[in-house]
Amino acid sequence: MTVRTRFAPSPTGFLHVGGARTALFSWLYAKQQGGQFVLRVEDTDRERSTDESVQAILDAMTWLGLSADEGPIFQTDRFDRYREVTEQLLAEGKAYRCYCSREELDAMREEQMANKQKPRYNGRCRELEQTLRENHPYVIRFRNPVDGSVVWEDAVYGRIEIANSELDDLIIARTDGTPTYNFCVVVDDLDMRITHVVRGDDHINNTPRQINIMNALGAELPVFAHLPMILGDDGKRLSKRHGAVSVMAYKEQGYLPQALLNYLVRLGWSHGDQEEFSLEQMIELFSLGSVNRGGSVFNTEKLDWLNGQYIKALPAEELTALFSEAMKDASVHTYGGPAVAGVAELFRDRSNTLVSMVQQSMFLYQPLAGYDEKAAKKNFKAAAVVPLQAVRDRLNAIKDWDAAAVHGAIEETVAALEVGFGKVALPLRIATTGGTASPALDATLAVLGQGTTLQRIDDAIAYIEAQAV
RNA sequence: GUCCCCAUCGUCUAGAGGCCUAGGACACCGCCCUUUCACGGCGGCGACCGGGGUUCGAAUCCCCGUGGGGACGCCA
Repeated sequence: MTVRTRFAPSPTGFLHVGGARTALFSWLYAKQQGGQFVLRVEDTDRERSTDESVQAILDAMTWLGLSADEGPIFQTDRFDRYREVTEQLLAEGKAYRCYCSREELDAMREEQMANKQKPRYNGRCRELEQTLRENHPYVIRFRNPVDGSVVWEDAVYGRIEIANSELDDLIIARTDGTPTYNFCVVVDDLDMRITHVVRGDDHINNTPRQINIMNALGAELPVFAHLPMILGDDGKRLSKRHGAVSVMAYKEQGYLPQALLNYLVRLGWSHGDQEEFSLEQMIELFSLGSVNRGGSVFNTEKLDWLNGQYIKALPAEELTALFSEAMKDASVHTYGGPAVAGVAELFRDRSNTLVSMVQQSMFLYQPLAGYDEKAAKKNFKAAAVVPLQAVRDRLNAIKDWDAAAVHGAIEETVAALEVGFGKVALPLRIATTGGTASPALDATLAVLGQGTTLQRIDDAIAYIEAQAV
């Protein structure tokens, strides 16, 4: 039997890292087993579902490269099918109409809470005559078994048993006739021949209900694999209203999809001490059985490090393309300026994200945004004019402008002035880059270009002289 | 409150009874490399939630606490 897994987000917002990890594990398992991965959009809540969310989720999946073999399938397109199954259940007496009002239900719940009981539907309409009542709104409830318990062997948690006495007769169709989540999931997973239900462990408590419905339908059960949650810094579950960040925000912040995926796969899963996994390795080595059972806290610092590793290893052309795009996103114009390929190489080992790469190299394409205050105060004194002027003259004399020539000019200046390297290099660095931190000066000036270099030295000298007045 | 689940360095994790004086990674600190800042290399700091069992032997198995998370919707 071919393995079929699915990812079933509800389009009520963006895709966040928690959802992305669930999708990844589900996708990984399908790929590894040579199976199929289905994308299903759970949009039965028409109040909260939006087209924008659908698109946002699709975009994020595409960016991550988690392509679906089937779908997206929309539940709202399947209402006829759900109705058909509800009718069948009703006809077989496995479901019944319930006329209790929301108010009655709310009151019941409140009373149970007050008595420190688990709020459950009391089954008041369970034995009612099923003849239709005119002008009486009703919902349809699933007749849940009263005795015994539901047991399943979870692929990550192992054996889980929940007593039927903990469950109640859940609503499968609302007053307006639309089907509800726990019911749609069952019909869909069955119809779509899903063999492995991989999802967050917040669904563990839904599983016995779903198993009961599957049993009522006489269906064969899929394997259930529940994944531990991803937690925020406070140890609480990540959610849209609680610290969860959109997957696409990571793209905007300059992370690479493969780095994010790599980070995510190590959250709750591991293969010995290995930290870095190519997509191929993930597919080959992944296993549901070695997934952890405890939640894990998302740690951006480690993601940063991993992303840096991926940037270092990126093929030159890819780095250049990504860097150009990031520059464009930041509205930094690169035409007419230093060749982006060379600049990208200059900064690749010093950047953990593409955005940081842009920020560090922007000065090559735009006028200096001023000098680093501390650096200027300490080094732009009258005494710096002589070495600046001296090195300017030698730089000016260079015919073939490259790193070696620049290096030679600085060395000669240092020798001629009989001073330490820093006496020349430091003011020069501040004059040309605006601060004290930059890649090697010779390489930096080589890409900056002779004209701009000389101009910036002149500006610095003028700045120093203006300060002296 | 009831039910379900979980528990190793700050964080992600290795560990499936002796290989553990508990390993790796991120972060942090120090040294080296270096014209600056990074990168890189080397080293350091740092954990088995508590208590009972089982066993010759327990981070690993069992029980009880404690702590944390999740679920209890005409949301998904």
